[in-house]
Amino acid sequence: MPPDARPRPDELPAAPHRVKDEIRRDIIFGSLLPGTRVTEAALARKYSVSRVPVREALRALEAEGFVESKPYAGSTVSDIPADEADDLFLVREALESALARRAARRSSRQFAEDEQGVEWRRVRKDLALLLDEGDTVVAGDDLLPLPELNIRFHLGIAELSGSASLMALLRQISGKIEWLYATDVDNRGKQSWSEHRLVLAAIDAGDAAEAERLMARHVSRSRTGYRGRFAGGKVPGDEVQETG
Amino acid sequence: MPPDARPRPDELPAAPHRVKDEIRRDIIFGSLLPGTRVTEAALARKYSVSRVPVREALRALEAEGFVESKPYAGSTVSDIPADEADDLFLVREALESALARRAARRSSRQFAEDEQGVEWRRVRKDLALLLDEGDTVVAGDDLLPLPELNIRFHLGIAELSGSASLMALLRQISGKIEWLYATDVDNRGKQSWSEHRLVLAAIDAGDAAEAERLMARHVSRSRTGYRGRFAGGKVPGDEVQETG
DNA sequence: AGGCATCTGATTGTATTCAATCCTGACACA
DNA sequence: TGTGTCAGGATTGAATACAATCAGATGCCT
Repeated sequence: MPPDARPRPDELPAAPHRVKDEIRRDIIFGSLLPGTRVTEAALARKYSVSRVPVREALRALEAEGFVESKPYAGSTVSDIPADEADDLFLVREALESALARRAARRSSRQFAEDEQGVEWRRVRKDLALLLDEGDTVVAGDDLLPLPELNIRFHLGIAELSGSASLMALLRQISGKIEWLYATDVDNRGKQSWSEHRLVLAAIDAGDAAEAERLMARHVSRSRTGYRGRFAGGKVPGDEVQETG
Repeated sequence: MPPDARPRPDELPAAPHRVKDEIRRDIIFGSLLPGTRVTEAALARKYSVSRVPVREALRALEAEGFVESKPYAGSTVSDIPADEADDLFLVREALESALARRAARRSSRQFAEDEQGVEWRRVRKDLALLLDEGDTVVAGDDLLPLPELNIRFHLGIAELSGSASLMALLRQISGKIEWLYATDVDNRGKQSWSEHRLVLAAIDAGDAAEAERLMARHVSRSRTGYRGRFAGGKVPGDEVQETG
């Protein structure tokens, strides 16, 4: 399995990984604006490590497309791919449809006792908890944690699919999508979240075609919702300059 | 300012990038088999650098999905995503269709003299050379360099599209696709290569819809070709979605 | 003999250190 | 005043050194 998908309490041993996630989070949630030049020394101080793990994190983020680096010129935060939003959603639709279909098909075969089976059930259980957690959030007033839960749900489905390569792609795309959303609250959140249960039900039922259809619709609605909200070039990337 | 920026001999300054490309090449072309445990010291010796650039390269390759790492446990080469091949092609089809469409749309707007224009023309010229080079290869007996040229063509189209995020996705996917192909020679090569000119012509004409359609057909044919060649029966999801 | 603790070798994680390069600003000169 | 040149500091690139951790072998105890 790819890097720890679980909130394992590996406090100490996973320094460069932790730094990478922290930096990415800072980029997505606006603490580091596009175009910002990030120096290794500053990041090292910020996260209380030396420059070596910072450099490794920056290389990984470069591969993920969040920063750009040139030799001896340092790294800068990439631009928010606002004008690529629609196409990102289209790719995501194809990708997540395939993932849902695979997850359903995998679910229909019973993994009774082999090792993959216990892994599958563990992820499946986490997803159930995640859905409940999301319901609680949706019922409340503060929708802030919803985007994070949303990503975790979709990554969970990807994990159920058992496809490492496709899951790596989703991780990359969903990061970008969340980046696009980060300047705004997902006001389709409530309805969007309820659709998750439908998808998961189809997967549990082993109905591959239905799972694929529901997931495609779910993502497609997100896309049209995004277009409606940020219509006509008024995309979040345009107005990030307000604070210095 | 003088129009010619001297093509810098970036031999020396780009060490970790070079190592990364080398390792990936070794993985794709079988010198490093899936499951192989790769130690940093050995790679450092092999490429005549210290462990630091090797570690950075491994982190980037981990983000790209070619190796898997666990803290203190080292890195191993990932499995070839053979059973995910069909879905990878489907995602690639959505992705490259969007890229071709964007490239055509961008071509139709004239980039007369601004800076992006010269970049665009440079890439466009490289693509012309690339097509000729591929024709020469196709005319000969040794088709070995064709897969590499193929990837470079598709990445060139992505560059024309001007979409950094989508291009990063393509880089990741095309690596996997090439990995799948690496065990065999692409026997559809000749016909496949000729289709490239059609796509590029549509882009030059600024016909977005046609470029998208041709690219989709091109990738789709690759997909069916792959399925036919590699005993499609083993693919867990065999629903033929007949198009056109 | 079999199981378990421990020890040793190898490997990874990180910090420190030095060399190479770029960027900024000042300065001299036309 | 404008321009070209050149220091100096700042920053990245890379190597070495050392600490932390794991895996396998060894020997002891039951």
